Formats: sequence, C-alpha cells, structure tokens
Amino acid sequence: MTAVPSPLRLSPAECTCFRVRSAARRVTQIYSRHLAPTGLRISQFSLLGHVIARGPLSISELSDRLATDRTTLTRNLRPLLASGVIERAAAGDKRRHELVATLAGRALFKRALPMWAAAEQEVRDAMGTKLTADLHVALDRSMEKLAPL
Amino acid sequence: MTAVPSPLRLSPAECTCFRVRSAARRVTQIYSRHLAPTGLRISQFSLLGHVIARGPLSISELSDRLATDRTTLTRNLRPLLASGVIERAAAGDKRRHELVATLAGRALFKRALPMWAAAEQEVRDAMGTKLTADLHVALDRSMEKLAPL
DNA sequence: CGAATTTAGGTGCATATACACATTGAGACT
DNA sequence: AGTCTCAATGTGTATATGCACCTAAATTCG
Repeated sequence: MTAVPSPLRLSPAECTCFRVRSAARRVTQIYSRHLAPTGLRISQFSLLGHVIARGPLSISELSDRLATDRTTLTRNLRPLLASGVIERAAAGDKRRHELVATLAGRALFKRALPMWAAAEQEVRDAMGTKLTADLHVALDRSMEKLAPL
Repeated sequence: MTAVPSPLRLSPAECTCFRVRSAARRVTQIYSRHLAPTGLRISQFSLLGHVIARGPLSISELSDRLATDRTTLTRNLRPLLASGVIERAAAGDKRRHELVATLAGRALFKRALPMWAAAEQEVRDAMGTKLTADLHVALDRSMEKLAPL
C-alpha cells in the first residue's frame, strides 16, 4: 500500500497559483491606494527599501533578494533612476552596476513609510493578528521550500 | 492598559504585500513552465477554466470571481478571443457580452489539465501536505477578510 | 598570449495589472 | 417621447513580469 493518501484527482479549483495570485492582486490594491500620494508603486517601495537597507547591490543580487527576474528589475529600475531616487555607481568590475539610494531617495522613502504602515495596518486590522501571523508563516515557509533550483 | 499588544513600529521587512507578491512570482513561474507546451499562460488557464465551469458570464461577473480588475480582464481576454478558445455571445442586454468557451477551448483546457496538475503536484511535493493546506486556508480566509468594500 | 567559457547586464516581444476617462445601452421619471 | 441616471464595456497610459536572445567584460585554459 502507498504511504501517502495520494490526491488522485486534483481539480483546478484547488489551484495554489490562482489563490496566491488573487491574494497578491487584492493586497496590492490596498497598498497602492495608500502609497499613491508618494508617487511610488508598492514594488518600487520594496525595491527602494531593499537598496537602502542592503547598501550597494548589483542588479543580480537584488533580483535574488526580491525573487524577481533580473530583466524585470532592469525595467522596474528605470523610473527610479529617471527620477533620481536610485543611482548606479561604477564598480571595479565594469559589467556590474552598483545600485545606491540617493539622498532624495532616502528622503522619499522616509516620507512614504507612514503610508506603507497605514496600508499594512489596514490589512492587519481586516485580517486580525492571528491570520496575519499564520499567513506570514505559511508564505515564508513556502518561499523556502520553493526556492529556485 | 491596551488590550492589543500593538505593533507600534512596523518595519517594511514585515510587509505582507511583499510576501504575497514574491510568492505569486515564484509560484507563477512553476506553473508557467508546465503550461508552456499548451500555449496557455496560467492566468489564461484560470480564466478559461472559470468560463467553462461557470457557463456564460459577463466580463464584470468574471472579474468579480477572479478578483481581477474588469479592464485587466478585457485585455487578458484578447488573446483567447483571437485564438478562438472563447467567444462572445450576444445577450438580451446589448451592453453585455456573454463569454462562452468554444469546443476548441474546451478541448484545449482538457489537454492542459494534466500539465496544470503536474505543476500543482510539483508545488505540493515541494511544500508538503501540511504546509499546502495551511497556505490555502490562510489565503482563502485572507480573501474573505479583504473582500472589496 | 589568445580562444573558449562564464558572468553581468540589456532588448524585443508578449502578456498582466489597474486607474482615469470615454462610450453606449437600459431604465426611470417627467 | 425626452432626459437623466446608472450600468457594462472599451481605451489611454503606465508599470510589472519573464522568456529568448544579444552584448560585453572577466575568467579559464591550452
């Protein structure tokens, strides 16, 4: 006999991908609404936050941390480079571009922080402390398990 | 004293949005890889599946079910209409467009189903039964709590 | 040293996402 | 009927996403 009670027939209604993507859309809208006055999208906020927190980073390093495709990052950086919140510094290796936040970038992030916090709080208020914690744990563990090959 | 141990200072590292979006990207890649031979993206697979399962639907109804913006759906439908897997039937109300799956659409979905199942199984194998169940529960509850105003 | 390989990054293309705004049909009210 | 309002949908614009492919710099190896 088999050890695992195999889920012989999976139905598309049980799609993990659909669930995660739906949730991402919903949640994104809440944060977008709060961050709108700053001119930052939530992805830009995350990106900028990582660059500020983790110091100079190459695009590849950043794409690893953010679980985002490198080429996606290249394009997501464009508005931020254009508006001068992030700069590219030359590295020893001429292929690399070290990304650093400018003073304006840090100031913008500081201004945006309360609005991000309000969004985060709205989500937590709606979901409750327990569900928020459970969701975070489940998502964090999932990301570990689904780490790229 | 306050009843709730208030999280006085939320740090961007605890961003729910970032977690959900990262997970969505990772998970999406796995399904995309499996579905590639079918020519269907995972979002198209979900969309087509819903149209097949829920019979004729208007765009607005579908956008509610999929938690997707209506205008996003309009554009996501384009490739599916162009390739003839979905059709628009006239409704009594001339504003409405009833969406129905064509025979070709149903056949395509049937062919794609095993590949979707393989993707779903890959995710479940990586995450384990418990974590998969926990994640689904957390996501389903979150979607309830975060239902649009 | 010089060629092959690997590594960092960008581009072309196609889809995904959603807000603001425009359009058109249906229903209600006078 | 005429008009006013609402409901269903599409468009313009901008960002997000990632695969296939390309370029150039660094490294490895004969």
